[in-house]
Amino acid sequence: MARTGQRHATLRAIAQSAGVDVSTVSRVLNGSPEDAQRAASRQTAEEIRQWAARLNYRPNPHAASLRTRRSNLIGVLVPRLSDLVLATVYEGIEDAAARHGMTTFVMNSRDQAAEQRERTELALSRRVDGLIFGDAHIDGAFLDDIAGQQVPFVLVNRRAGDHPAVTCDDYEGGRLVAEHFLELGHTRVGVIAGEPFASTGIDRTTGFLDRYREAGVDVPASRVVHSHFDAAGGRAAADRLLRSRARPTAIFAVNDFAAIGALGALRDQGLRPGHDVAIAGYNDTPLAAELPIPLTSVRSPMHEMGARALELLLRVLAGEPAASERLTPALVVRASSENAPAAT
Amino acid sequence: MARTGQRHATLRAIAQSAGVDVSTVSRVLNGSPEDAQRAASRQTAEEIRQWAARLNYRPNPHAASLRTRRSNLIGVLVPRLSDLVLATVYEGIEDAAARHGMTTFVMNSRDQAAEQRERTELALSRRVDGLIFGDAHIDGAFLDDIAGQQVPFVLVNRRAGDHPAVTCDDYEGGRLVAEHFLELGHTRVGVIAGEPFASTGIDRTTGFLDRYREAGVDVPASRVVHSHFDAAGGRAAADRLLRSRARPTAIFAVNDFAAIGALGALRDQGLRPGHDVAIAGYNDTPLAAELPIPLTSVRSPMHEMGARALELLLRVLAGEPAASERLTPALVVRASSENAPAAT
DNA sequence: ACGTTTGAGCCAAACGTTTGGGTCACCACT
DNA sequence: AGTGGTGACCCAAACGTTTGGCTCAAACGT
Repeated sequence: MARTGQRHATLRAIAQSAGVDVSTVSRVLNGSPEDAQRAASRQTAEEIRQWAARLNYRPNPHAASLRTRRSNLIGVLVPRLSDLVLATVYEGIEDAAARHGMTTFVMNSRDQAAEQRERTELALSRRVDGLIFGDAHIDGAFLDDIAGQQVPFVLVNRRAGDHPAVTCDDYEGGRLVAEHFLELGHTRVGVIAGEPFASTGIDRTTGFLDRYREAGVDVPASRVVHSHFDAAGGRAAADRLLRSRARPTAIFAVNDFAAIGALGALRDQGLRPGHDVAIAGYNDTPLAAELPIPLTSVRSPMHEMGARALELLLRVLAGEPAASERLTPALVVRASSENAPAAT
Repeated sequence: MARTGQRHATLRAIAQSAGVDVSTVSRVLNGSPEDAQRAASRQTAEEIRQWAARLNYRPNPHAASLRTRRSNLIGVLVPRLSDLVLATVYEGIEDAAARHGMTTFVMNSRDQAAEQRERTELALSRRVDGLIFGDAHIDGAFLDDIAGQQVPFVLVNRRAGDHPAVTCDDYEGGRLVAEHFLELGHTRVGVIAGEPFASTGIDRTTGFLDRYREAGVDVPASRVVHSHFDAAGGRAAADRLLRSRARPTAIFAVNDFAAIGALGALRDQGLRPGHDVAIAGYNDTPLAAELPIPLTSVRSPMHEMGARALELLLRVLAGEPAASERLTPALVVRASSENAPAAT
């Protein structure tokens, strides 16, 4: 607090005040506990610490990074930060990072290969220690490339190839929704499947379809439509589903915002969500519970996913074995699917 | 791209290859154009640049920061990144920062004084050049403190005291909604006013109330209720408004998410938004247009606000005069307010 | 009594830039 | 022929840390 307004105190300043060498101060203040112990007596150490406090010493991270070749900086790439899902994941990353004394910075890639490359390059030139990608494309060509360059990174939210990743068990999440719809007796169902390059949409869809297949119902490809992960995309996709001859009695949107768009589309056609057509989303956004018609959704631990991803990256950086993690989703049933009639 | 996989190329490496001094290389590669010109002949400069490209040189920002005492780092504080409004503002900041070769990093303060202090302290210890606060509290005690310490900063989205700020003209935005409601004939109106410490909520509310007062209508204090800036908060506030004896025929929520919560509350009471009660929100979130009942809202230029804030900060850092900016809002009328009956 | 250990520090060389001076040859004037 | 300018460089000192090696006295073991 009592920043003198002028410059920052340096190790040298402290060393001079305490009458010891700067290396001693360094070890006491910034070194490992045992480093500190062998560098100075209990007494001198205490004295040094007092001077540090008095002068409000803050280590200069640039100097340290220069010397150690470690920046304690982590770059994070997401499709868009204004997507609540990724924003929440990032909050998890950032919280965990702060706990570990790391700094992170985020950039939007808009899910476009060119921007991914460019932003990654930028992060690298900022000398990040590692990267977290929240925007992995399933083909993973780009990631293979980076991996080849020995840049440490992990994936979050979406998986790709077998790069280390922390995801929600999206396949299982999809199954949960199918299970729910099956219990309600729906057999004519549709899927708003999200972007074709995102493992989240793919896995949720696959899980859903697999479960239906196991129940003896083959969902025709025409009832699986791709979309953007937002309300406008969901609305457009729902429009297509609802326009088909035999319209589905239940729709699984692999994303809450898409589901909200679908709710709008339903209403446009005079259909009552949860009554004429069941709707389920994914992620259990805070909004889901508060909507005029509360939305059935699959809760995914977004914040935790972020935190775990950061910790996974830390392990990668430490050279420890780092295995992918898949967190467990949970179905939350609400009005948007509850009162729908048993399907014909 | 062709990172050799090993270390990074340094100025020294280039200097050696090109057979010149590192200072010359520095001036050519990282110096100002005129610096470069007087440092080397057209020819040598070209040669240096070629070597730089060949060795894939990337300046080490830590070394540069250490030397220049400028980090090109900007710290950004927001209440929560998972609030779409702030996320979008931050996108604007980040875009502008990238354009100017700056790096930014965000932190959540959860709108709490203790966290603001702590995060700011953290940013300072990261040696940021300046700060952008998106979480200013109207009282501004904390900010005065920081200003006293000569830390360069600007505010965004919310104003406080007369610290330089880039905001939306919230007062005007509030008036726009009042105007709209007045035209529709509403005289019994309510306000979901947001957090009492946020200038956004305050100014929007004041503008609204002032315009009503000018029209001869005094909105009683009981019809102005505070709330959090999210759906749950909006729902709670709307519940209170709707429970009153003479319930309002129109409600202005100073935030879209609060408005969505209000829509839910309406529905719970069997009221039709836009029919029995008009609702308007603020920010014109992408979601607003896609809701089952599209939401009337005031569009505020969130992205631009962020970008301008960053540029304002740049001016502050350059020691240039930096005046606050107030961007213009625009009303977007949709179904949530359109079909409401002229009030009694 | 003499070699060995240990505790408590000090020394100095990095890390990769930036930047305020040089230096030195060459040309242009007068 | 001497002076001044200029173009094209080079030198070296910083910026604040970290870290592998020293040193040197006191304590210890036998």
